[in-house]
Amino acid sequence: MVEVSLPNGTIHEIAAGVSAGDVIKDAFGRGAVAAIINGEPCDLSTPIEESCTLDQIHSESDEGLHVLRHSCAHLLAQAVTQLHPEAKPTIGPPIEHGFYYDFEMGPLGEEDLREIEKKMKYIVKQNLQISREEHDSESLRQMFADNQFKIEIMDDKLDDGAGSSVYRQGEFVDLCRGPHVPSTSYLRHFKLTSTSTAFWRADSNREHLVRIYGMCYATKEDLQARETLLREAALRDHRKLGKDLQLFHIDEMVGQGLVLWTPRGSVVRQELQNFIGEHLRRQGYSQVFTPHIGKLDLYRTSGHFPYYQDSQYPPLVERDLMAKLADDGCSCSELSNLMEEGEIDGYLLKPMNCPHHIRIYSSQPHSYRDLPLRFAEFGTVYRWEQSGEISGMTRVRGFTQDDAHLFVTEDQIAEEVLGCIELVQVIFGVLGMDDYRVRVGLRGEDSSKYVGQSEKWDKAEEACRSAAASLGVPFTEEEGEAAFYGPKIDFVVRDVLGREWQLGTVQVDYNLPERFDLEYAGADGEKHRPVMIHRAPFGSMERFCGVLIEHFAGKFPTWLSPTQIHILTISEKHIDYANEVSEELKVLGVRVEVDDSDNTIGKKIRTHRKMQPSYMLVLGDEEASSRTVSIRNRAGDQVQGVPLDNFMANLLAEISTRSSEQKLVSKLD
RNA sequence: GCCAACGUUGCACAGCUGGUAGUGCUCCUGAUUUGUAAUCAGGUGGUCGGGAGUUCAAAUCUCUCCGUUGGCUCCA
Repeated sequence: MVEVSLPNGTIHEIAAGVSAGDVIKDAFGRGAVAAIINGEPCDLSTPIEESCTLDQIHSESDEGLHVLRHSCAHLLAQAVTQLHPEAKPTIGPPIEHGFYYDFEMGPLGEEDLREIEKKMKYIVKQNLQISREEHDSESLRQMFADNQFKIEIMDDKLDDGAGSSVYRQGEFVDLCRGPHVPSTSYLRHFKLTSTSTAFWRADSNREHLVRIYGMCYATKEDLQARETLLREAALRDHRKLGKDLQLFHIDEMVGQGLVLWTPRGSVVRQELQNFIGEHLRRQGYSQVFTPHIGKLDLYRTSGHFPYYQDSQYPPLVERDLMAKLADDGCSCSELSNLMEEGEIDGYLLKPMNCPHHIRIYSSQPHSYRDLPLRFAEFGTVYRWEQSGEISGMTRVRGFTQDDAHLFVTEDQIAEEVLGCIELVQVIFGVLGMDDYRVRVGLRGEDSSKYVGQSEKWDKAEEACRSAAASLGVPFTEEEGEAAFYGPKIDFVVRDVLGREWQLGTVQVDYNLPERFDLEYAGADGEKHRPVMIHRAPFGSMERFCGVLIEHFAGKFPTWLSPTQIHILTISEKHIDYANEVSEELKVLGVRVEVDDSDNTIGKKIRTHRKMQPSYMLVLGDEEASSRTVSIRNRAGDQVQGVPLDNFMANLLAEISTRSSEQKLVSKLD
């Protein structure tokens, strides 16, 4: 007999050799997918030979889902190799919500995916045992002799001559550490979602593989919930809503990743800019304006040109100079070299605003009494994003940062960074974006990616760390996430699908002041070097608006609504009154639209709902005769007979407080 | 940039294995003057992403370029 102690302190006495699964079923009931013996995850089928501690991994726990999804990946690989014997499985890990598996094989279409899924379901019905086997190095290499990927994994992961485990289900065998569920019948709630390509070892120079993605859950309900969420997310996709609500347009003829803000979208952007403008005035910023291009040499000095050459639009070179170089037989690559070496100059579309702001700083002598100086500009910058990366408003080639650069003394860093962070928090608070995390980006291993001396980096990183710590919210420190000139504090927002978007950012920079030889006169009469803080609370107007559209599902708070009020007349008798109400609202700065068409009121409501105004006013005989309005909100709630003056006062209050709630229609009425 | 799929009127879609395009909504014109999610009837609108090729004939097949989507890689 051996003793098995459970987490709750009880001890089971069992005969040696009984499987962990049997003990777990006795102790915990059903629902386990794997066991933990002496702290080590293992299969339920593992026989218990000596006294130990034992715990279960339940299918609905994080670890359990991990096991389930991993086993599902194997199931996928088995189905694929049955249908496509030539396919070579490579790796297939569990991921959030599901799993993927990469194969070396020919391309797959939609029908292939459905066929594979069918095969998977068939294998589940067969209820194949999934069993673990230990093999030595030699037999492993024989087993996977025709799969160079598995061999490579062994070469990489296993010590010389060491063996490993494989998992077998039916004819399918995969090199794997496990643990796995006991049989294929445990895998019920999955769905293949998409195929794509991936590179072996994430290296674009190596084999191109076909990746199949699937999702997998412990219960039918969880799987359905995920499917519902995905459907709803598709409905609030900013690319779809941007079109439906006429917020922005991206035009083939203009160029990939170049956002055209339409009148309705521009309202949203302008309101956001006004909003932040109020806080900039409060915090003592100065507005500046700078052009969209600058000399190459400016960006050689800053480091942007050498460090990010591949992701910039190519430089502009003067026509005469180009002609002369062409006459001299200069090739493109020679031209590029000459530019890099600084032999010839050109202009660059600005990839960042800081160099321009720095030169404004340098245009005058400064004393410590001037600092901090805070230059703010909604500056549009251009970056040559890879074509496959460009998407809607969230990943673009031209975007406007709500940028500012603060020139401060070392003593002022902490306070000024906090001011910047406060700004981000005010914005997120007003917009109700509370699902975000704070990331402190530090420099990584590869020193060639960063400029400046390491002491300066140490100081800047410490400043960021202590500022983040003083926030009182959890934050993570991540190496390799710094800008090339300094560390940063990023605000990363999670959307409904759990995708993360970097929006607000605050960066402490000792390096650009050095590169541009910035100085100020100190109280001691000596020259000192200021420190720069870069910050953009929205990040980019394009990305922020894209995320905001999805955040609100197109139903903007009244202060942001492209059209706040749509007035619908009952019949043509009421057009005069409608126009009168419209004029009064316009005088107050309310964005209002009148529908005086001869459609029925039902039809008008249906049509206007699509544009998501904050409120619709329905005006007929009753309203016209009593100077009242009938208000209908987005939810379809309505209240009639509200005196016009009352309505206007309440509407203005809702707008000026930037309320996210629609309060003008109360059920109490 | 890489791989795959896709690209038909402002929007959403039909058009099977090749025979010069259809529907709904929008829009316009009539009729209707309407009380909270579609009144009726008529009409406009497309050289089927661009270019080239195969064919008697191409939206439909091939090539190429552009763009979109999903991933991969990247993001100051």
